[in-house]
This record gives sequence, C-alpha cells and structure tokens, in this order.
Amino acid sequence: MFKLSKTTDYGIVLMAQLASEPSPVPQNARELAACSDLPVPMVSKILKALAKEGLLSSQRGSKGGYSLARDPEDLPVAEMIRVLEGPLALTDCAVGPAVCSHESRCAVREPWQQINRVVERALEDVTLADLVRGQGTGLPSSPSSPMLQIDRSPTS
Amino acid sequence: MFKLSKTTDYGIVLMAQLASEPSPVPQNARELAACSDLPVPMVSKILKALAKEGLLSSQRGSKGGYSLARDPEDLPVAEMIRVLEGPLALTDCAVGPAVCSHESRCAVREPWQQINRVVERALEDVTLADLVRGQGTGLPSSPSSPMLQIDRSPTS
DNA sequence: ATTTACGGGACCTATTTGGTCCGATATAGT
DNA sequence: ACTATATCGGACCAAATAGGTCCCGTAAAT
Repeated sequence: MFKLSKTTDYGIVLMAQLASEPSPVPQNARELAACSDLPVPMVSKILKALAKEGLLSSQRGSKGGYSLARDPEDLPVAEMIRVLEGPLALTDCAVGPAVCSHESRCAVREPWQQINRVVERALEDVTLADLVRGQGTGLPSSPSSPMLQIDRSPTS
Repeated sequence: MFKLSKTTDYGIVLMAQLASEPSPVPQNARELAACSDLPVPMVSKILKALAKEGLLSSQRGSKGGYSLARDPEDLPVAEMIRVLEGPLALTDCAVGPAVCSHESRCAVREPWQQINRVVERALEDVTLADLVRGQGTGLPSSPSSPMLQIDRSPTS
C-alpha cells in the first residue's frame, strides 16, 4: 500500500516526542509509551531499531533510556522513514537499475524515477524540528510554482 | 510499506501502454499482457478494475477489449493510484479527522497532513501523457524553489 | 451457434505487519 | 556484592494484505 507502516508512523511520533521536550536525562521506553499512549513492547521494539540505526543514543541500566542522537534541525523525515522502512522507492524500478525484469521494454521507467526523486525530495525537506514546531503554519497546500516539470510539448 | 503495490504498478504500465499507441480498436487483455510481459489473469484483473472505475472503457464480445476512457493529458498519476490503491494517505491521520485514536494528544498531526498534501500534489501534477512522453527530459532532480515551507523560525 | 472477450466473483498461498515475550547484558544505587 | 532497572537481541505468533489463479455468466461479432 502507498502508506507508511505503523512502525514508521509510531517511530516518528516517538522521535517528535523526544524532540519536543529536550531533556538532559534519557527517557525510557515505558515513559515514552505512556505519553504516546502506545503499547510498551511495540515502543520498545521501535526505539531499539532507531538506536541501532543511530538516530537515537541509548543508555542501559538503571536510569537509562533513549535520547536524540542528532540535531532535529538536521534530521529530515525522509531519513527516519528510510531507517524504519528501507529505501524509499515508489516502485521497484525506482530503486535502481537491474531490479526489474521488465527494464528493457518498460517505457515508464525514467518518469517513475523522477517522480520518485521529487517525492523523496519533499520528504527530505521537512525536518524533525519542523514537525515538532509546526501547527500547520506556513505550508502552502497548493504550491504556486510547479514542482514537477516534465517537459511538456508546447501544449495549450 | 512506502511503496505502490504491484497491482498499481502494473496498472499504470498498462495504461501507459494503451496511451502510447492510440488505436481506434480496443485492445484485449491477452495482447496487453503479451506486450507488457505480465501474466494474463493478473492483467485481466487489473483492467477490470480500471474499467469499473471509469479509467478505461471496455467493449465485450469478439473484437472487444479495452481503450482509454479519458484524455491522457488530463489523467494525473495520482488518480490512477487512487483508483487502484485507495485514497492516498501516508499515515492514518492524514486521511482525515476522527480516524486516529490519538488525535487529541498527537502533536505531529497537522504537519503530516501537510506533507501528505505536498506528495499528493506532486503525483497530481504528472499526467499519464507525461509518462508516455518523457524519457527523463525536463524534470529537475532538485527543484530550485522549496516546495515545503513550514514556517521555520528565522534560523540562520 | 460458436467463438471471443469482458464482468464478477471466489479462492488460495506467501509475505508482511503489528505485536508480544524472554533471556542476556549493562548500569546505578545501596 | 546484590538488586533493581533498562536496553539488546532474538524468537515467536496471529491477522491482514498482496499477488495471483480459476471459473462461470454474459455480451457481441461472425
């Protein structure tokens, strides 16, 4: 489906939670689960993954927990998705060459790759900091400038 | 996963196939399957769906088949995806209000909805005609103008 | 009447998802 | 040293989804 998995969804919420109240002491899975109203084991699993991939730093033992390993200002949504969900590719053939068996005869390969780049780019331009900052402030629902310009023949 | 289903992928390829060689006579499932190198039953199933949703018009009986029901110039990729895959929403909370149980306490709702709108918009701006037309021509991999502007505080 | 092809299903299997649970290890405090 | 508290690294499981096949009914052309 063209949707993020719950894991990714939750993961980003958790990251946002951590970013929203910067604290010197790490926060443990139970706390984070509580204030996000999510099941503890699930949260725990996700935090582990985020830590393993270097988005969170973890401290074990008593008084341990997780804290952001990177500056929210510098952490694009795209990267969180990539970490939790794998490389973001709308279609198989968007990931790269030699993946799709139809490569040769497929006419829509290149356009897809470009669409993919644009979507990726969009996700790349929003940071974790933006997420926690913004209550629907300055984002235009209809950007004035077209972001996709596949050279159309001089139509109309 | 953040990926289109094979069904959708194939569906768009088939639409592109039809758009690439505009023919007065409808093309049947077998032909389309052959020149796309896809299994016939699968193709058949997808074409049925596309016809039911009005993207293709179908003619039954001998010499029957499918043909485009709409102008490729006016058929955005977003719509094909929507038809084959349901409403395109990156997260549950992006689809609308009252869907997610965490609505109230979730801080990242609105930003998500906006990201969603931007992605949707990107998919809305590419048409089927663009797909069959373009071999990676004029699409900027890094658009010069930012398409997402969540009002950042006056940072550096 | 026969052949061709769509229409509408049911149906099946493999994979992915969403989620739980457990033992091992590391740390802080007593 | 002992204990309580965490993460770490797995295995594990049920339910949903995806991907794909097959069949029967019906419409149209020859």
